[in-house]
Amino acid sequence: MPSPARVTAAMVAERAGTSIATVSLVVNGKDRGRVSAPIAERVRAAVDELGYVVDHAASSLARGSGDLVVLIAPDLSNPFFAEVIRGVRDTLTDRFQLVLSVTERGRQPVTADVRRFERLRPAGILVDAPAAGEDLSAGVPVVQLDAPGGTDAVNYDLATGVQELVAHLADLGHRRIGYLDGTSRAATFALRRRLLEDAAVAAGLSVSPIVGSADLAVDAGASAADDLLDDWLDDGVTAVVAAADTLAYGVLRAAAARGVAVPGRLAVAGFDDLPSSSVTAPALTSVALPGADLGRAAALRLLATFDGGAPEAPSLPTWLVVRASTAG
Amino acid sequence: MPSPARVTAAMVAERAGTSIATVSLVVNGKDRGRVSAPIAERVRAAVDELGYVVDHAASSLARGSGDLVVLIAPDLSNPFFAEVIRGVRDTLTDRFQLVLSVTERGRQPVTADVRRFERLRPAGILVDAPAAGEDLSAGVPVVQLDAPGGTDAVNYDLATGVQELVAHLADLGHRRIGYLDGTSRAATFALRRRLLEDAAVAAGLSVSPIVGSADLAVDAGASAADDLLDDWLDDGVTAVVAAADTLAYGVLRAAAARGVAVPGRLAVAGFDDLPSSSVTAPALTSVALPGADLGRAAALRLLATFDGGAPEAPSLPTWLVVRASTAG
DNA sequence: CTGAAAGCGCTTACAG
DNA sequence: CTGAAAGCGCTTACAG
Repeated sequence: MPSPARVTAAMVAERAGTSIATVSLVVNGKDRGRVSAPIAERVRAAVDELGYVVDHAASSLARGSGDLVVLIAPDLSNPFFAEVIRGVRDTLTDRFQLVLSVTERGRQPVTADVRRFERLRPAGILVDAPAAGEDLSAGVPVVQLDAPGGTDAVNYDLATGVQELVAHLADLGHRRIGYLDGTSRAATFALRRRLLEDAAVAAGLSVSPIVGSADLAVDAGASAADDLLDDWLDDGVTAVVAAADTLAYGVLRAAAARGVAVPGRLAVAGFDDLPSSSVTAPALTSVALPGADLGRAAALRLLATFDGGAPEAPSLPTWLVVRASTAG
Repeated sequence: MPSPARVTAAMVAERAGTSIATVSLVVNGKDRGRVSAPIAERVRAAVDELGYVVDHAASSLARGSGDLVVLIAPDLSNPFFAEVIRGVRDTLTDRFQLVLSVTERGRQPVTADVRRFERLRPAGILVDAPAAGEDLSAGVPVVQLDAPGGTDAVNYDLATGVQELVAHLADLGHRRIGYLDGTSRAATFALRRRLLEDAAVAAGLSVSPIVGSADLAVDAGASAADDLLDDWLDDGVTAVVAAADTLAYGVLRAAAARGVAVPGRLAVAGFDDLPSSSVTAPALTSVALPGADLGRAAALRLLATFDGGAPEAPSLPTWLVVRASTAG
């Protein structure tokens, strides 16, 4: 039985024997001291009986903006984003409704994505791992996530985790590191690679000039790693770091297919510490980037922006989780 | 530089020296035979210069509904949904804009979720793996995904994959199967379990009455499996089937922690065939449910509904992918 | 405390 | 071919 007709504030008003304006006041909780208790009660009763719900389009048109918060994220095939989303959702109060938008695989959010959502008149926009060098400003508050160098961004303290990783590899006696990068233009990936190179040099290690790249799908990582494995080994590489765990899974798969022992012949590590990284063969060493923390911090910052405050942008802790893929 | 002020159709009209009505016609591509070429050209130029974009709220209010398609999905920690989303996005034409909504972990979409999005006046709503027995009808077209028994649903042919799995286990000599279910009320999970039981009986196997359940997170699956492992083994179980690969990962982890050899002492299989299922230890046997196919079929059905047609609901093929966790 | 009315920015008959 | 006007369903000053 498709709904016979949208129920409007006018219908509620008629039923409650009052005006549309009063209905609006009550429904929006702005009736304190403006509407008498008995009338407010009648309105609420009518709302329940009719199943009235404020029309979003009309409301945000009249008000200038609505209660939508849009989170624009790159391709969700990286389970990392599930955590981010959870953090955002758990932090946003009931006043706001979260909707997500996902870019195509391997493409980071850009200015045009923000523009497309501005027309929805959202209360605010969250942009996760945007492409570097984009102007993401809009007519509504925008908070960036994992966007080193971005305005109004919530970031990880990647340096700490990377240093722990390099120290760990150095302790194990590794001298030369191979790197598997993401293909995307995300600033966070550029930074991960640069930090690793810096830390390696500082620790007396070297990074092989043979650097692969792939989008964050396991398959793509496997085929990129498959192409490079021999070259890496010839170049004296004994440890490969991937820009994300999903890429590292690809390296594990390629190594297994080629009979390259991990970690005996090649140590492997990633970034993210996904839940499934504890069950890979072998279990994966990874720089933990707690996604829910990132989502939570970004949502808090957006909320603060609504209230006029623009708090200090936090830097979220990261750390190394050592498992068998390096320590074996 | 926050946008100085929303640019409206009135501003475009003034610049182009025409009326608002004409701007609307041109912008919506309804100008053929209604607006002269030179004027249409002037409007388009003004649109470009001003960077005008139709206001979604105003447009959908005037028109009755907008160009949004909402996909409501359960918790994204299951990477399966990333595939579904990709299928939907790649199929929806440029006329529509996809936005996602995610329920809390372990909760399936219900009627209230649909209601909440009706007020956005979307063109249509897609609901993935809804709770059983919910009335999901709305004032706009609704298509359900992986919702056995649901109205207007696009489903998998689960029976085939399950039969292949049971035949495979029977071939290997297994006689008694343990089952790890999802906690959610999704109809698709109820069906998976029932089909497995039926197929087992038909093949002369039995299913242990000891059935665990957990939400689809790896951690939850591991702790549920950890609780049941001894009981299963005592009960003569030699193979455990989990309702989703993420749950099966949990079983693998629990077994490894307890020193239970897989598949030597216990075979393990799941549903979904996620990308990471090829890199687990051991690699996981799974009933493949191609997520992108599901998304694509659902989007096509929605598109067809817009055009008045309600095509036959397809049943999407599933199949068994055998890996080391059973065959090893 | 309450309601009539203007206005949010569009779309779409309707007249010309 | 073109534009003035009504209307979509709200919210919010503004009068009373």
